[in-house]
Parts: sequence; C-alpha cells; structure tokens
Amino acid sequence: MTASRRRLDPAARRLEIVEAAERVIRRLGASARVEDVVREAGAAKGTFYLYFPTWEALLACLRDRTFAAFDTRFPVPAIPEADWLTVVNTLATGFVEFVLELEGLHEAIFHGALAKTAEPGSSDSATLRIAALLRAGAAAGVLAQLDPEPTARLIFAVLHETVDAIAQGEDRARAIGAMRAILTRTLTPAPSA
Amino acid sequence: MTASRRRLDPAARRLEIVEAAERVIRRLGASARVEDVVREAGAAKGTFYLYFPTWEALLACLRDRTFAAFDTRFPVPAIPEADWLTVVNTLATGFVEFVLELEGLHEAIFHGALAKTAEPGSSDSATLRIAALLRAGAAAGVLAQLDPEPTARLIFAVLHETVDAIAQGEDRARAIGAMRAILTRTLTPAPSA
Amino acid sequence: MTASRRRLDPAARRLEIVEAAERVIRRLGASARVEDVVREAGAAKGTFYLYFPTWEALLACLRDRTFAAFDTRFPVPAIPEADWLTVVNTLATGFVEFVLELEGLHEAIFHGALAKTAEPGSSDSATLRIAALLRAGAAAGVLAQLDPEPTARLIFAVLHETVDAIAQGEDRARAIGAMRAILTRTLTPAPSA
Amino acid sequence: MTASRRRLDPAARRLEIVEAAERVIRRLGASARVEDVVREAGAAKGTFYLYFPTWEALLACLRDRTFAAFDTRFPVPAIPEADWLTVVNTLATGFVEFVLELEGLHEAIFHGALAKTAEPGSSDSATLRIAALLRAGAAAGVLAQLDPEPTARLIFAVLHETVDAIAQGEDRARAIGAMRAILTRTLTPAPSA
DNA sequence: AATGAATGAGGTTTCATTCAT
DNA sequence: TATGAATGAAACCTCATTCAT
Repeated sequence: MTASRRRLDPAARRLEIVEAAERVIRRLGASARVEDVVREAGAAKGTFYLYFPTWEALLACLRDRTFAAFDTRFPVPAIPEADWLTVVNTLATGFVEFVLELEGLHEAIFHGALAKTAEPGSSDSATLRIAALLRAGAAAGVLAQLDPEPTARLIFAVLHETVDAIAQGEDRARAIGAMRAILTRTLTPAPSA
Repeated sequence: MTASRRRLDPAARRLEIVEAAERVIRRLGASARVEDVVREAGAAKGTFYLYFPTWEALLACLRDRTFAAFDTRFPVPAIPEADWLTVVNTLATGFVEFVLELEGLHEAIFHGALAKTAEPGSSDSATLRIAALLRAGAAAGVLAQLDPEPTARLIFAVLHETVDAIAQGEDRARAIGAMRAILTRTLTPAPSA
Repeated sequence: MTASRRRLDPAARRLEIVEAAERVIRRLGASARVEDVVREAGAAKGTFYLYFPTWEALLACLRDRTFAAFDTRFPVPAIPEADWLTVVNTLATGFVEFVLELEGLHEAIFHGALAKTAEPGSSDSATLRIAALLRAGAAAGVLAQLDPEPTARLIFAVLHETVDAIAQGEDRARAIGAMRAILTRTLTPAPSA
Repeated sequence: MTASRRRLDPAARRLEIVEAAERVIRRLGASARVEDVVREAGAAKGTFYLYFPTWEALLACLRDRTFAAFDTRFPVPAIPEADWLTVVNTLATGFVEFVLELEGLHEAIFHGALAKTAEPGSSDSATLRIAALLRAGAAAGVLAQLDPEPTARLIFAVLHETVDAIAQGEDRARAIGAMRAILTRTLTPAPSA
C-alpha cells in the first residue's frame, strides 16, 4: 500500500513525471493516459494533478521542452557564416531528423488536441522563429522578399509534412529532396540583376 | 411501434445517412457522434452500422465525396489553354475557398483520426492528382522538374495550411498571397537559358 | 460478459432501475451510488444514464414516487367528516409513520443535494398541499387564520423534525405528543366568541 | 525553507485556524475545503490535523463557537422583566437575524454531514436552552405546559426553517410573522379559566 | 433491412487524510 | 510543533459498438 511513499523535491518529482511521460508517450503516442504516466513514474494518480492541472497541461509542457531541446541542438547562428540558404536547409533537415526521433511524441504534440492551443509563446514559437529568419535573410538581401509570418507558417507545414511522409514510409531521401527543392526555390532571391 | 420502419432501397438509405452526416458534421465538427447522425437521418442507431462498419468508415466516405465534389467543381483541363502556372494557382485558390466552405467537415475529415488512414485511393487522391499535374507540366516544359509524388504531398500541405491559417483568423489576402508566392516560385521552371 | 443482455420495454427497465434504487437507498442512505443501483438492478452503468441524465434526476424521481405513495395511502378527504383538526393530526401522524418507514430514502430525499432543488411541483408539493388544507380549514372557520404558505412550510418542518427525532432515538410517544401539541395549539381557531 | 515555521502557542495557533475557517466558510459555504482554510490561515495542511482530527471536528467547533456568540449577543435574562412570551419572540427573531448573518457558515454548520452529529453537548445546546426556557416559563405559569425537550426541538426546527425560507427568498416579514404566530399560539398558556 | 435497448471499458479529476522529514 | 508532498479511493459520465427482436 504505502510501500513507496517517496518524498521528493517538487522540482525533482515534477521532472520524474515529465520524463516518465516522455518515455511513455514515445511508446504509446497520443493514446497514452494519465494512468500510464503515473505507473511509469511510480507515483500515485493524485500526484500527477499536483503538478499539472490537466493532461493537456502536461502535453504543453512536453511541447515546450521539445522545442527547447531542438533549439539547443540546432542553435541558429547569429551571423550565418555560410550562405543563408544553406543555414535554412540545414535547420530544416535537422528539424526533420529531430522530429522523427520523437516517435509517439510527435503525434501527441503536433497532432491531437494540443494543435489548437496555439498560443503565441509555445507552438507558434517555431513559426515565429522561422519568420525572424526570413526577415533577417531578406534584410540581408540573401533571401527572397516574402511576407514573413504567413510564409513561415507554410514552411513549417512543409517541414512537418516531410516528417509525416517519412514516418508513413515514404523514401527518406526523396522526401527530403523534395523539401529542399521547395525551400530553395521559394527562398532564393530573384536574380536581381 | 413499427410505424416508422421505412423499407428503402439500400443505396437510397445509405445516401440518406451520408447526407445527414454531412449536414450534422458541418454544424458540429469533429465532435459529432453516431447518435447525432442517425437522429438527423431519421434512422435507428443499428441502421448506421448496417451501412458503415465503423464511424471512421463514414468519415472516409465523406472525405471521398468531398474530393469528388471538388473535382466536379474544379475540373482539371486536359490541355490547359492558359499557362500551366495559372491553372495551378487557380486550382489552389479554388481548393482553399472550397475547403473553407466545408465548415465542420474540414476538421472532421482532415484532422482527427482519419488523417492517419491515408489509403492510397482516398485521401491521397488529392496528392495523386497534383502529382499528375506536376508530371504533365514538367513534360510540357512549363513547370519545373520536381519529384512529383513527394512534391505533390508538400504542395497539398501548403494548401491545407493556408486553409487552417484563414480558418484561425489569419488575413485571407496575406495567406493566399503567401501560398501563391510559394507555389509560383516552386513551380516556375528555371530560366532555361 | 454478455451473459445477461436482457432486452426490456423501456418503461419496464426504468421501473426496474427505480425499484432497485429504492431498495438500495433504503439500505445505504444518501451514500448510495450509481454503481450500487445498477448492481442491484442487474444492469450496466451506461443503462442507468439511458434513463436518468444524472444521479440527482433519479433522486427527484424517487421523491415524486414517494410523495405519490403517501397521497395514495393518506388521501385528503375532500370534505372532512370529522373535525378538521383531527384530520390534520391524523395526516401528520401518518406522515411521520410513513417517513420513518422510508429508512435510508428519508435521508437521500429530504436531506442532501436534492433539498435545494425545491421546484414548485415536486418537493414543495408537500408544502403546497398543507397550505391548501390551511386555506380550506380557515375558510370553513374551523382552523385558525394564518398566512398559509409560510405557515405550511413551518408545519412541514415540524413534521420532518419529528421524524428525525424519532429516527435519532427520541421516544416515539413523546415526539408525536409534542408534535400534536404544537399543531393543535397553532391551528385551533381563537375561541371566536 | 523553514522561514515560515512559526512556533506559536498551541491555543493561539488553533484560534488562527478557527478564525481563518470562519472567514473562508462564510465566503465559500459548505464547499470550502481543508486546503482553503490552511491557505487563509497561513499554515500547512498537516498543521490542521494537529488541531482537528477531521474536517468535521472543525465544523463542530465552529458550531459551538457560533452558539456561544449567539448567547453573548442575546443573553437570556435570568428573570425576565417583560412577559415571557415577548422574551421568547425576541430571542427567536434575534436568532433568525443572527443566522442570516452567518452567510456560508449557515449551510456548513446546519446542513451537511454535521446535522447528524447531534451530540448532546453541542448542537443540542440550542435545544437544551430552549427546553430550559420552556421549563422555567411553565413553572412560572406564564408559558403553556409542554413536554420541554421534544417541544424545544420542534421550536428550533421552526426557527431554522424560518431562516431557510428567508435565505431562499421568501418575504422576510411574512416568514417572521408566521414564525411568531406559531410560537405565540403554541406557548400561550391556556386561558386557565 | 431495421430497430433501439443495452453494454462497459475507459477516462479525468477531487480531496480528506497520512507521514517522512 | 510544523511542514507539505504524496496518496488513492471514489465518483461521474460518454459513446462506439453489439445484438435480441
């Protein structure tokens, strides 16, 4: 019964839950439940609700962690040394690899109920970051002049679809090739001359 | 008791259910339930399962009908009279308008559980059609040479994201402008020179 | 599993549930749960919600049934043969006996969440009936002139408290004696003269 | 960490909790929770259970305090100067006003789980006091001869119902009028003849 | 072919109380 | 004496699907 009443620093316990959730959702995808998470975390159900008001709040947390992890792994160079298009393509390919490694988390975070909860600060941060990139590139004259925000959305959709395609069995090389083609053609500035 | 036991031609009864479902799902979106559909159709719950093995099967059916309706409304000219790029842009804009008019059907058909059920013959028919267009355009030398299938998928994603953006309140003109920019830049053949 | 899928006329099944609920609540009082009722009724949990939108709705139903049963057992004579005070005292004593026999139903129906749901047509029907009696008696000059509605409420409270007292172990004769004293003194008309 | 570990005189700490509970329950009624009380008291959850074995014990304590406050505000004159009936009516009206001012405490103390916990020493103190009054008045020949204890219970029920009626929106004057009528008629001694 | 009553697993959330520190 | 993290038993309600009639 009370065999395992482990008292922990709140931050530590919260982290345990979050990490357990990550493991479980990677495995089970969007069909994971609070029940599954607490079992994996070795905690009681009520403990979950001590740290997250709702299941969706956990998902939002995982999403933010995931984006943060991406930023850490693929930092955007302040001043791109190589040409900007290469930077974008590298980031894009990195994003695809990264999301593919998320396994079930992908489904839970990008599809599902959370998708609609697109608050500016979280889910859209990806879009915002792309928009900033577009703006900077355009200012530097090395990327095409495009309406940053809506274009960023569409680019994100392209990245995301590339992931889904590969996840569904499409040939990786072809999928990435098509993605790079679209990005390159879209972003290459007009041959000014 | 048996007063309302209307015997009907199976096809007719099936159609009744499908059309009732369309009306209801337009109104209620993905939260529509079997219950709602049969009430609207004036049929019994069991009758639903006489015509559809699962709820998802109905959704798949609605999706196919929707794509068929699109084809009827926006037939692809066998031999485009104007330049091909205009045709593509027209179709794309038409698609966006069309999907926006679907109301709740949009959510139910494109998001939700169905998204994964991408059997080649149904959802992908959109993709297949775009791929055919790309292929034809490329053969005619009026569209860029691109890997048709994966590119078609990405183009479809771009269209779809444009719809979602507008549905979420993004300015219509900007959203469509960004879409056209991506399509045009992607599909314009290299200045052969 | 599916051992016991008994198909029943809705009215019959509803009655089964209601009667099962009565038995169970008599036994368990206000702590009875949906679970308990369906177990007793030999039905599935979902079946309960087919007939009652909420647990409280069942309680309201039981309350109405109970009042109806009381009316059947103690019909108010249209034209009281004996003197009116005797009629009132008889009804009052009958009410006390009747409610005492309700066992746990008493607690569930009169105390608990339902108490606040006093819609005119149900719970208050007791009060309304008493008020009518007061009015008729006063008109006939055989009961004191009292403000009918608020007085009826108070009389009902007196009856109810008498039940509670006895249920809590108070001596039955004394409790009923005190009740009759209050009623008699309150309702006896002033010695007009 | 241990910054807020205020060591306090046990009695003082207990009082803090009790007063916090009063404030909170006035505001939230019977839906107040342990959590709310300790937050208001600036204490930890465990501290609550250092002073009260259960939530209900706190409620019982509040009830006793409330009755004590009533006694302070409406002391029963040892030897009533005016006639006894006036005293009773004044007390009764005072009680009604007093309880109405309790706000949420009313619900928590008089209704809810506590109602059944009628230990002689607490809740019934009201009843006991009324009984004493009845006894004294009867001995003095200025109140009717009635069985004191059960009658006191019923009178208390009448007072209480009057409060509930007003709290539920009944016209104050009518409710109090009806109450006084019942009390007066019940307690007026027979015109000895 | 049609009906609609019945099923029951499944999921989220609450909160009094405990106990390791 | 004080803390507050942890517990876990409930409890309600939904709805796709089944199947007796």
